[in-house]
Amino acid sequence: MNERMRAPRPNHYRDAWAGELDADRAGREARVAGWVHRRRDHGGLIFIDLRDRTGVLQLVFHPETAADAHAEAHKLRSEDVITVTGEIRRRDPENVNPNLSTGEIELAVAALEILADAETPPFPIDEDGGVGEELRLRHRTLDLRRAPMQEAIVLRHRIIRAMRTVLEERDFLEIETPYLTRSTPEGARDFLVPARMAPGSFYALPQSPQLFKQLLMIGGLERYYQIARCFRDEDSRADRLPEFTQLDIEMGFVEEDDVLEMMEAVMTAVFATVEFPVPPAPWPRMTHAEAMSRFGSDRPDTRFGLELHDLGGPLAHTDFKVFASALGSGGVVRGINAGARELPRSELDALTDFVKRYGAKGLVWAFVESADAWRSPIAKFLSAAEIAAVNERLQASVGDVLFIVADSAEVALASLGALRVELARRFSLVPEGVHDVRWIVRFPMFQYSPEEKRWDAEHHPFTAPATAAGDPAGLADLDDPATLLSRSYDLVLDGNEIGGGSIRNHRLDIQRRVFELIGIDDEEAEARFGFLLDALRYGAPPHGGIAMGIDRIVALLGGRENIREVIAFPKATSGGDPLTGAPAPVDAGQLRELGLKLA
RNA sequence: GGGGGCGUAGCUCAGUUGGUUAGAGCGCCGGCCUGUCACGCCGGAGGUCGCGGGUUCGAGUCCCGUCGCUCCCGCCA
Repeated sequence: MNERMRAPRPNHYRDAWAGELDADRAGREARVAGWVHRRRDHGGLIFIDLRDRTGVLQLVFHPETAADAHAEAHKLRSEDVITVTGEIRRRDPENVNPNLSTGEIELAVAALEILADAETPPFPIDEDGGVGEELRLRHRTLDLRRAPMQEAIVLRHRIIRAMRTVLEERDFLEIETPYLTRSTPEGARDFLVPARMAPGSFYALPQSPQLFKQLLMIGGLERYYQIARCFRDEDSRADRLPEFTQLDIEMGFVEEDDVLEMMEAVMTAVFATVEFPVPPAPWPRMTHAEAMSRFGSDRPDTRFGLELHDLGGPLAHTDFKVFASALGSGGVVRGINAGARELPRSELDALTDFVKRYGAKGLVWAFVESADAWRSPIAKFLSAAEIAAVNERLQASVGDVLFIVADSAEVALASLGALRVELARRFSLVPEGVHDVRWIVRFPMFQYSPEEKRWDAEHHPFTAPATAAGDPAGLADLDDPATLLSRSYDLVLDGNEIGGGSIRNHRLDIQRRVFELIGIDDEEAEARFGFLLDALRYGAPPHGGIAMGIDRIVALLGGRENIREVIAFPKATSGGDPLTGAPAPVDAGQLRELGLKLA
């Protein structure tokens, strides 16, 4: 059930783990403790499956040889806590249970002590799955006893241990940073904590330790890591909760290659520890531009085809007004070839609804009937030459179904990018057992915000800029923000972002210029990040780092659908905690001390 | 903030076109049972159909509202 573990030191209640006993111990005494997993009361013989963290062991109560224990055992019910002493016996061959790691033996109980009675649990502990999540969270102690949860928690432990081991070998220091701090602008909403000593002022819980780890580098600690809890007051998803855990890392005197090589070593150890088959490092690096253009995503799943193609060339002079107006207004027409498959109208409609979620106004579909003919609602609006040109661009054969979106580049890429993942899911296009790890590098540095009429940092404003050619940018290069890239990188596993980071600005002049470009003037920069700017004055080494999403990594490597399955006490999607009832009102006195009153 | 799904016994679910006393499996309780391991056999208890309102002779079923959980968009790495 779990990883192999040492026999526990003998203590008052046990001298062996139930799941670790084997036939080597046959004929000897053992004392084990745990929960009543199942009971099979035959009136005469009573069998109890005893469960602890390591697994399950069958106990046998014989009425003749241990009358007192047998009489007591009649009372046992699910989840009672007991400790028993008896002899380990090899089972007769016909009684061996091959489904149990301890199936060749059993413990013949001589003495039973009931340590705690249990009420009937609200859901079965001895079965996997099938129970509503809210109920599981409300009774998390019971849920945690179930095998899948124990496996997930152990997996998490092993993954974190593997990370620590590699970082230890590489001279990293584990350093804590504050949880009560000042807002660092990662872009998300902060969780605020009212300050009793300064009514009207607030601490913020960290969205990440970003600034502190930079200060540590400037402070000469050079290699830092932390298993850091991060807080963001935003809506949850299957892979996102208001509090989550990162492996946070920062290094001094490094360039991109140094950080990536270090993380490849860490993640290689993680994958090896849990026997997750990925190609050996170094892993491919794909630019953000290529990922967006080919896959419509900054976290592309490259394990299947269905790549996006630009149809602006073949359709440059089309009369079809949907395409012509998109192209004429600076938009794009992009398409994917979904291969030879027959789709009923209902499914095509469903896929159309699907892309509309991403802002697409519609989805063009076309079944290829010949080199220059389609069966498609729009076939009559296109010339045979245009159809032939699109077919060629999409390398389409007779029978293939094509999907086309005409829209702004942003919408077309996002909707087709999501569509290809959805098609892969519906048609099981991802090969079994195949995994892909790759870096996505050189994200855009800025994105223009038309509403606010200024540039926004795409990553965070401490990321060092790069030129369009990909080289580190100098001060003069920042005069042309539109073309600037950033010295950033994400690690993507099977279409999931599992980590990301960047080389930072260690030069004060460049950092100031970046603030200026995103609309933070000197005064505001001084007020919000004066402590960082001060630090940059006194000799900051080139530095950079990365943060890995531990919850996501464990969920992916453990094959779980959402990160709540790999967190001992997670919040629900609503942000609430069904276990403790948080968030909850506080009494007026507490508020008064904080100088607050309810709105 | 928006969209989809779900909510019926302790659990997982079924419940037809609105029609008698709302069902099944598991669990639970009682009885029987000495080699079971999802033990078996017999019997039994157990329901605010999430909540509130409406339509109707009649609502688990239809309508409106609301709450909770969940998936997604926005937001967020």
